[in-house]
Amino acid sequence: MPNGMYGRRRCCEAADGTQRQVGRGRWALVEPLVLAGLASSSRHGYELAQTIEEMTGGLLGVDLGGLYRTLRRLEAEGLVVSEWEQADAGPQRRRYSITADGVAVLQHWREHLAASRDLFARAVDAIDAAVAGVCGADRQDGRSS
Amino acid sequence: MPNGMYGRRRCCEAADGTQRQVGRGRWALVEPLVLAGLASSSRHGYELAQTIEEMTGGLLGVDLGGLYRTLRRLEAEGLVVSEWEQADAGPQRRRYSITADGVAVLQHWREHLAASRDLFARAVDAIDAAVAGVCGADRQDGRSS
DNA sequence: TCAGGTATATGACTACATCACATAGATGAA
DNA sequence: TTCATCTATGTGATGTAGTCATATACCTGA
Repeated sequence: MPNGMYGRRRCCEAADGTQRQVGRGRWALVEPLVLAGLASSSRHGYELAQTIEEMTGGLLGVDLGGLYRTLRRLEAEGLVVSEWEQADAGPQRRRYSITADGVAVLQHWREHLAASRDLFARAVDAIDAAVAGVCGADRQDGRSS
Repeated sequence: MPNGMYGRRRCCEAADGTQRQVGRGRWALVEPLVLAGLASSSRHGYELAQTIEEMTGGLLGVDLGGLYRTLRRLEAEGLVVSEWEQADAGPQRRRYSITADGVAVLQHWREHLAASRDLFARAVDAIDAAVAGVCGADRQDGRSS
């Protein structure tokens, strides 16, 4: 289990070892999607942004500035490696590849994201139940009973 | 549509009016769950924390400090109202109720959370597909092809 | 008396993302 | 030839949400 293995707390890891609280980096989608995009093939950043959009069915647009920052952080942590492409034409491009450590972290992220998906599903259901109760009640003054 | 109606950007509202980027408050679970908890009944903060845990099937533990801050912010925005309970015994308790504006925002949150749930589901599927490709490949050196 | 549960609250901090902006090469149109 | 646009990488300032530590105070029971 990669908890604590890569220099900082990641996704589900809380200070007391529990995994019940969220936030503080536990919602991150860009990091796991970067790793997933690089798991299928090495890519440069700009291409990776398009890959992520495709992976999410166009639901998620990635900020390029944040993406490049994430890539350099992941490289500092050893989860990806990069090299400048030698090209005779076009702007300089840095090509990123995932490492074995990156794959391990990605698989850990996968479990966390599935848990997040379930958590959001439960939240939606809870709201549906609560709003159904409100709509069934008799209220005109903008306050619940 | 409550976009921009309540003094600040909320969930899916981006600067350019698009809804494709996430983060910056767009993952929030505590705010909608607070509103959902108050939609079914007026409660005080401590009780609300337990309600939220129950609503999420124990998956989400709420930080009380953050919860009280959220409640006072929502009150400043007019989405909830509160009053001190007059009790002859026990610690002082502030009882919160949701307003009509709060219900409107909650219903907006519901759609956003459903979209987030779908987005996380897509991310999980994308990771599964990417990792399957990696595991099928022939690698020993810790780098993908 | 003292631990532990109930109840509210503030301060310092972190993670993640947004937005604006800078740089630079390539391409194609007016 | 200038100008817009796309490709490509990057920095700086800012904001939101949540974490963690800590403080106060009341109450119950051992």
